Amino acid sequence: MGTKERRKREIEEMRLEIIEAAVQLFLTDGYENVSMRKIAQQIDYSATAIYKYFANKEEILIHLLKHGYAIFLTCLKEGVADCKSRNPGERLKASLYAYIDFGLKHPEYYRLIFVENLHQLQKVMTEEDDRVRGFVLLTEMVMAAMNEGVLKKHDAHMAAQSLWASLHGITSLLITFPDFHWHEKEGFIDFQVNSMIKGLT
Amino acid sequence: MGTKERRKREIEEMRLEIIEAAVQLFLTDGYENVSMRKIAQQIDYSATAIYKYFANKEEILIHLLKHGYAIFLTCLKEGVADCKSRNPGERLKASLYAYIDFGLKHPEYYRLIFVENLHQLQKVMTEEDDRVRGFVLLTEMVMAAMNEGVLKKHDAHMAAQSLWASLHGITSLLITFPDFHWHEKEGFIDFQVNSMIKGLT
DNA sequence: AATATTAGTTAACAGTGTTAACTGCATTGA
DNA sequence: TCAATGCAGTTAACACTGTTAACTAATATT
Repeated sequence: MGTKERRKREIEEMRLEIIEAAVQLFLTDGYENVSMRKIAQQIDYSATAIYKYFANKEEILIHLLKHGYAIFLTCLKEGVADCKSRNPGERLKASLYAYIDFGLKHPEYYRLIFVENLHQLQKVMTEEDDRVRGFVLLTEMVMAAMNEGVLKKHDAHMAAQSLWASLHGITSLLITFPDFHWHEKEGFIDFQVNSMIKGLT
Repeated sequence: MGTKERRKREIEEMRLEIIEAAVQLFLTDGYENVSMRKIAQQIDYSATAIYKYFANKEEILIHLLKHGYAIFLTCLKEGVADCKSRNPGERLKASLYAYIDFGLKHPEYYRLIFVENLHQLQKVMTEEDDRVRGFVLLTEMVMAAMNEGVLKKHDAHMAAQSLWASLHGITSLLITFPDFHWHEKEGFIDFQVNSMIKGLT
């Protein structure tokens, strides 16, 4: 009888309930203030009950990261999709803006994924379809732009890594140091994106 | 009689002893593994004794940051000083390389200063001579390069911020994600620095 | 010499992640 | 149907964390 199947579903439901509570707490209180006891309290269980569903706190973190990374990919793809132009240079530019926008719109997730737990990224992505991973997406756009003559022909992987570095730089600095006397934000971002493209031309 | 003076010196000595122990522990064990009790143990005092000399752990952190930032400035200035050329473009380039080198040579300090506690930077620098602050240094080199016609004339502050962003990007990514399939390091850094300069040309 | 100051101590609080031992209920096998 | 097993969820506890309060003992001031 399907009692085993049902049990499996119940476990999955409980896991979901736990990570939902974790996500909610994380978004309101910030990750460093999310404790096992607080998660448990949120769903009316004892803290140790969680350990029947997750080996430890890190496993919950991984799910948080997955959640954020999914939002990240959506933002990236939407950013490119919203770009009317068929010009691969314009489309590349759109993806660069989309990356920064994700960071500014979801600073907690950006910090969690790209600043505090970058070393976990492999673990977060392993189950994803390769074609959908952020860096692959960027590399493809760079290749297209090179083939079209919009960018000078370099090693596309290195060029994409260079772009990522510059994107990560401006995004993480704007997020983690908002009180610095930055130039007016929009103008600064435009300047950075244009410089990045020009640097590869 | 100088008993007050002596006492003052004793206090300063004790503070020094504490932050020296903190620095040592930090460099061997990493900051997140440095606790008040471990610092105290290192200098044969009880943990609570430290609170007679520092208000809390954050005050010790600030001193750690100051220590690291002094090393950072030294590296930056040495990097420029070692540059034989008088060409402001070359000298700017030397400072960019020096920034990245500092990060790679002192990853723990780079993380502590520029990743985990960037918002404290103001506090770390307030007492320093303005002319010696890292960002001012960079801005001056950018201005010189612009005046010499090596870089196109933009807003020098924004250009310097853009350079900083790109530098921070590659440095922090290399440090916090060493296992990523980066292009061969030296070549990647060269590529990034050249792209950055070209982007401002 | 009596008093006040204070460096350094221990005990304690409130919190953290996590493990061990236990309870009571639900499913299983005879 | 009844005993046996498995296991979800509990409480208690451990070894930590930063930090405060109360105390001791030695020093400095009057």
